[in-house]
Amino acid sequence: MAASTRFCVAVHILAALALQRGKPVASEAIAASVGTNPAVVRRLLSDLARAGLTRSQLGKGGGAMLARAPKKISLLEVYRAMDEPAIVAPPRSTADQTCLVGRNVQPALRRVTDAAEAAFFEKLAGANLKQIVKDIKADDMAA
Amino acid sequence: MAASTRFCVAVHILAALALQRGKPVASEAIAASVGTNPAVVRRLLSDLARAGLTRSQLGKGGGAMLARAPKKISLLEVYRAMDEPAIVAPPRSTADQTCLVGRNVQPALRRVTDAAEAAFFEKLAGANLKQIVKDIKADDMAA
DNA sequence: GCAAACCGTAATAGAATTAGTTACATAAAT
DNA sequence: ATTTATGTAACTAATTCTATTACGGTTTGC
Repeated sequence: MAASTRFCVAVHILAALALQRGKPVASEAIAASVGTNPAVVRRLLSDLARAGLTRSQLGKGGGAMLARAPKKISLLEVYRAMDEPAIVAPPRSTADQTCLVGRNVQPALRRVTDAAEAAFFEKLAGANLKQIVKDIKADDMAA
Repeated sequence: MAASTRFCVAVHILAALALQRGKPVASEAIAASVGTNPAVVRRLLSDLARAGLTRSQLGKGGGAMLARAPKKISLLEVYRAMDEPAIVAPPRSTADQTCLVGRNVQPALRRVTDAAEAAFFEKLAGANLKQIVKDIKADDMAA
């Protein structure tokens, strides 16, 4: 199964907000930068707001903005806000419980995959939105 | 996106083979343990064989067996054999290249996600099939 | 040699997930 | 009031997995 692209789009959105330094940005403007539909952006913003990472101002002149300084927003928080399913998913079919392997493989395997996922999350926890914004600027200068 | 369940099924298959210690196991027997169709198992075995982890004996009395000792089969090899897509997938839509963020977010983000995926893989590399089999037996005793 | 058991692979169908679109009620600003 | 935006629901389209069916090819054992 493929990984969700929602996380990448969410980071794109947040980076765009960070560059506006608190000025409300309309979902339509963000959607133009991402290359998608405004409603898709609003749906993601809804998730981000629920996670406390952004807030929106309704009405004319409104839009989304960061709820905190970019430095205080870790990429793990963004990932979590997306409610992604586990990286390694157990089979949908149910294994034969009368079989030694069928009864016990998945729990045994999960110990390993849980540790692997934890390592993945730790790396995301170590990165924050400010770094991304900094890299965006630096890369653009270099190009 | 969600993660593929193929990896978990592959480990199930390999664990079942390991417990038979070299005796060929028919895809139908494995399928019964996993709770799926024999053709699904054969397809996965085909991938595992291509990766050099198993081999199959054709004809009557044939079946699949491990190509190496369980201790020499790391879970990372199994994962790689499945040809899973990247854990973090970039958006399908193309970002606006005239926008500072649109031009540069994804490469900047990828540096972080590549490091996170590498950490994930390292953990899988540190586990092998023998440990899984051992845990299967131990868990069953404990239950 | 022939039948039986089994693999390998292709083709197709069915399920489930995800992204995209449209629509509209609500809220703030001027 | 009117305009501009959000938030959310409902629906459609696209994609991706998994499951199933089918069949040609291989080995074993009589």
